[in-house]
Parts: sequence; structure tokens; C-alpha cells
Amino acid sequence: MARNQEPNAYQQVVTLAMVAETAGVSPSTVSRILTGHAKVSDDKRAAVESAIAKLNYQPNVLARGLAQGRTLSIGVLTQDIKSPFYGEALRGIEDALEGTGIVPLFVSGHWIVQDEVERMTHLLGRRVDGIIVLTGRLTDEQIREYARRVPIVVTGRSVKGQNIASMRVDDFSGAYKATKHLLELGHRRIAHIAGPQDHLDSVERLKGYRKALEEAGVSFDPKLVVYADFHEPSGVLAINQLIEARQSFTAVFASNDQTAYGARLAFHQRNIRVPEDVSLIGFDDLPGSRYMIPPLSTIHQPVYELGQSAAKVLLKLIEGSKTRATLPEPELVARESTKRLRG
Amino acid sequence: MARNQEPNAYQQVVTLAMVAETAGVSPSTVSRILTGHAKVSDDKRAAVESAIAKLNYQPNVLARGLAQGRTLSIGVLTQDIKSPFYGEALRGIEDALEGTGIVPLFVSGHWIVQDEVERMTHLLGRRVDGIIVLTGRLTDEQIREYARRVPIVVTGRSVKGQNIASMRVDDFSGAYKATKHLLELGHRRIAHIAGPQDHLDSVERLKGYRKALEEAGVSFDPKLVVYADFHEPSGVLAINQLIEARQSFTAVFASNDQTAYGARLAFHQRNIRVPEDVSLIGFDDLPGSRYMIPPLSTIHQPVYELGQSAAKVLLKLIEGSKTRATLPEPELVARESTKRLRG
DNA sequence: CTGTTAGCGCGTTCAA
DNA sequence: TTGAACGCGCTAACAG
Repeated sequence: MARNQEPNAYQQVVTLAMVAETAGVSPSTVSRILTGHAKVSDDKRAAVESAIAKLNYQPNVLARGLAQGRTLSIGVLTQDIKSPFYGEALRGIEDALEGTGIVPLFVSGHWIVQDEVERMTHLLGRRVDGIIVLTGRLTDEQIREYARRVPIVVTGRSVKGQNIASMRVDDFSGAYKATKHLLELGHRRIAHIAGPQDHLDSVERLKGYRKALEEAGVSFDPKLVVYADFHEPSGVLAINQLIEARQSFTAVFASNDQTAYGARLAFHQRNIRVPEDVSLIGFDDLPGSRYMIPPLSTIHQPVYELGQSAAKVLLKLIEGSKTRATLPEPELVARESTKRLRG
Repeated sequence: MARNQEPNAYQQVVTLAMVAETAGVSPSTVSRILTGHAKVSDDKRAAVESAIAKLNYQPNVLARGLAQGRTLSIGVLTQDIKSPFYGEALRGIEDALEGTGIVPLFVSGHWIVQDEVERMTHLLGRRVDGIIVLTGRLTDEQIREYARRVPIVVTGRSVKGQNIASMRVDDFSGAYKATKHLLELGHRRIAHIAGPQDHLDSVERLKGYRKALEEAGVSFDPKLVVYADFHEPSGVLAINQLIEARQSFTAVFASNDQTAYGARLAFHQRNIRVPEDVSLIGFDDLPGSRYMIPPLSTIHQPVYELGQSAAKVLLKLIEGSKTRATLPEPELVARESTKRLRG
């Protein structure tokens, strides 16, 4: 049985040289037209353009990158690609890059330093033109070291240095607003589900919580604070822990929406009504929060904008100019999960 | 004021040639060690390895790609990078690629054909080694055309052709199971929030719904079917529409979890209890569904596995071998949002 | 305005 | 086993 046909015979790719040949010009002329780096006579331009159309030519971005010393790609070190929180940020980045011809390479660090280092190394091996680090556990020193190779924008903390821009939302202020909202509704026994203690965000949010209590003359009770890990299951655990320890409270401030979802479920399992029996407020304002039952009061964090600004700032950094991005303040979004404490 | 220091003086990158020089061997030898494509004497190998370590050399993936005719990257055309559904799939892809040195380039088509075409063109320009198309609106013919350039794995439908693999979950069977579950609980007036009519998934799910009804001797009532777009807000609208049309029903089968969330909210707004007054079942089993209040009964779709298999199959396709992936069946996950019809 | 030449950083012949 | 020479596809510097 004759089977001469190669099974994987892919269509031959069209190169710039082929375009040049069919247009009857030199490769440089084609290149000039592509990059727009010099004047070309109209007739040649027409010939080249028709050749491009005829052959359906697509420039090889890699080769171009090799020649120019840039890759038209940036790296994005995220922690968990499927997290709703990062999803928002990624979309902001995508949108900011739209039309620039630059693509984002998303890699996940999973909150593990070793993974993060590995991914960063990988990105550098791909010679990305810049990197956006969405929080994570790398030290400031490590960030600075990477910045010696490539411009970096890091979110979730402040890092100073050459070729580095950092941006963070004001967690302290957000947490303060959340707690104050509960206080204004008459609550005094306010529990707090904190995030990981080695997380700057969590620490700041805890501080904001304490500050608001203090201002209202409510003394801080460490028994009312329980630690979780920013994911739903830990929110369930946190509430169970609180209840089993027989702590009494009329409101809960969860350090992020995901733990608030978990908390909500724990209340449901114990037939504790929200907000009739207990008020609940989160932090982040994830897209799903308006669909929680009841819709979750929370602190809106400009995550989309964060991603968008990070990308824009990085582009500036890449082209060598300095910028400073200002992020909107986190704002209270009062929905239905918080309620005035009855008489 | 003298300021001779270049502001953006990046550390010089180490090339293979530099490694060769400090190791006192030729570039080819270094290359051989890197690729492992030939025997090299132990002493030279040692010299090279120590030079690599000393200089902290990282191979340039692009240059390697140019030379080898491959880029060690694959494209992933998703529709909405922040959707929880796609998030799961992306994670499956990421995990399947782990350790292969191949990175995924995620691009979003936003369910718009023109965008999809643009992104595909972009991916081809970057000479990705293969492409995973997560559903979308490209025609089978277009997919086949792209497959002439690069291997393609497409999900959500069946496309035959050279260098193409397709995989889809059995929507029909899943919808059948969902509806049957409601029927077995004694429901007869079962509304269905369908998805977009030009979506193969939606059509199949509608068919499965009808099949189950038919088998149970319940006649199909088109007034009980209302169309939505797979997103939360349309689920709210769908329920409002149904209620305003004064349709009576005791259960709802939403064609995906996101519309189920919307439906749940609509019920909440009207003080209709779930599942006491109405049972609700979704489709997909998104991570958030177990945290809906009450936890959502749904059809578990192996989205993570879908992504994982797609990536694995693509890798096979790239290396020229044929494979066929078998996906697990969608399964019923009965949680708390469905309940036996009283009386 | 245009063509020729020389790399970008690597892998891979081909001889030795 | 090893090195020199060449090419991947493109841009940039240099002449003309």
C-alpha cells in the first residue's frame, strides 16, 4: 500500500524574502514598509502590499524580536490563574495591551516562592520586555534583582528601585471603611476573619479594622479575630471556630469576599440568618458578590483598574519614561448582607 | 550637574557564545550539551556547566525557536479570560504543560468572530506550535483552514480533519440527567433557562431536557423555555420574564451555573424560597456553586480535565502522533437547591 | 529612495 | 568527539 503523502504536511510558511521576490524588490524594502521606518516610493509599496495580500504573508514576530532585541511580549506573574480576583486583573492587563501588538504571558506562582522564582526565570528566558508581578511572596530584594534585567511593575506592595514601579490599593483605608460601616449600623461585637499573617494585605486590613474600633471606643478583642487563608473553605472553618469557642458577635468583617462566601455557607448550615441574625461584609467586590444570597456588602477594590494601570505603567517603563499611576480608593458597596443592629 | 549614568542600564544578557568563551570551547559544544544531542567529553562538559553556573546563563528561547523552527509555545483561544468556567480549563492546560517547557499564550475572543480571527492570526504570527480553541464561534471550515498551518485541538464540538482533534462533553446526557433528577423528585412543571440558540452546547442541553420530559410522559411546553446568554444577569431576566408571563412551575433547570446564580437572585428578590418553593438546578459545577445559598445542585462538567486533555492531545498532535482523549461523563451533583415536590 | 551587508542567538550540518 | 560555517526570518547600518 503506497502511502506517500506525509500525514503532517503543513502549508509552507511565507517569509519576508518570498514577498520581496514576488514583489520584485529587496527584503529591506519590504521591511521598511512593514515597520514604516522610511519612505518608499508608491509603486514599490503597492507592489509589496499586493504581494503580501496575495501570499497571505504574516511576519514572524519571533524573528523580528530577535533582530530588534525585544519580543513584544510581557510576563505576568499571577498566583492562581483561576481565581476570580486575578481574573479581573488579567482582563485589565489584556485590555490595556489591546492594539499594542504586545501579548501577555501568564504564569502562576501558586503562592510558593520556589514556583515564583522558577516562573520568573522562565519569563526571563523568553526575554519578555517587562514583567508584571501580581503580589506573591518574592522579597523586595529579589524584585530589585530581577529589575536589573527587565522593567518590573509589582502590585500589592511598595518597592522602590530602578526600573521598578509599584502600586497598591489602600487596604488599611478599605478595612477601616468596612468596619466603620458595621459600627455605624450599631454593631459592637464585630468579628474579623483575617487573612494570612504574612500577607501585607491582611496585616493592613487588620490594622484598619482595629483603627475603626478604636476610634469608636470599642476595645479590641483578640478572641474575635480568627485567621483564614483567603479561600472559601477557610471562611467556613473560621465561623465554626468562632461559634464553637462560644464567642458572641453580631457582625463579621471578612478580609476578602471568598472567605465571606465561606462564612455565609457556615451560617446557612447552622440556620443563622444573614443579615437578620448577623451582618456580614467582605472585601474585594468580586463579580460574584452581587449574586451572593443575600447580595454581599463589601469593599470595592479596583482590581480591573489595577491590572490596567499596571500594564500601562509597564509600557511606559519599557519605553524608558517614568510614570506614576494613581489608583482609585477602595469604596464601600453596601448591599444586603449588612443591617442595622436591632434595638 | 553631571549625570552620566544611563537611567535604564540593564544588566548585560549572557549569551551562549559567552559561555563558550569562558569555558574555552566552541559554541557548538555548548549547544550540544544544552540540547543533549551528542556526546561530549566529561571535562568539557564540566567546564561548560561551571561556566553556565558562573555566568548565570539562560538560553534565549526565541533564538532557539528560530533555529529549530518551533517556539515552545502554544496558543489558547479562550472567550473570556475572567470567566470562572474558562478559568478552570486554563488551569488544566497549565498543569498539563507543567515541566514541558512549553508555555500557553492565552488570548480572548469575546465570543466575537472577528476578534477570534484576529487573535488566531496573531497566534500564527507568533508561530505557536499548536493551538487550543476553547469553543467560540469560528466555523468548522475556518478551523480546518487554520489546521493547515498548525495542529489544532478544538473543544465544544466535533470537527474532523487533518491535524485536528476535537473533544466535547456530552451536553445532551448532562441535561437529561438534570431534568430527570427534577422529574424523580416529583416535579412536572419544569422551566428551562436555555443558552444562546446558536451555541451547540445550548442546543444539546435543550434536547436533553426535552428527551427526559418525553420519557417521563410530560409534554413539552415551549412557554416554559426562556432564552438567556450564559451570564448571571440574563438569569435574573429569565426568571422575571417567566414570572411576569404568569407561568407556573415548581422547578427550574438553568443551562449553566452562572444563569442559575442569576435565577437564584431573582427568586431572592421576590421572596421565593429555594428549594422550598422552587427547585433549581444548574449545569457546569463551577467552584462557586457549592457556596451558593443554598448550595447548588448541578451537573458536574469535567472542565479542568477538559483543559488538561486538550493540552495533552495537542502535545501528541505536535509530535505527530494520533490520540483520542476520553472525557468523563458529566455527572449529577445533588446538593441543596433541589427538593422533592411537596404533596 | 533603494539594495547590499551584517548581525540578533541559537541549532545543525559538514569536515576534521 | 569537536570546531567552523551556515541558516532560521527579520531589522539596521551602510553605501549608493
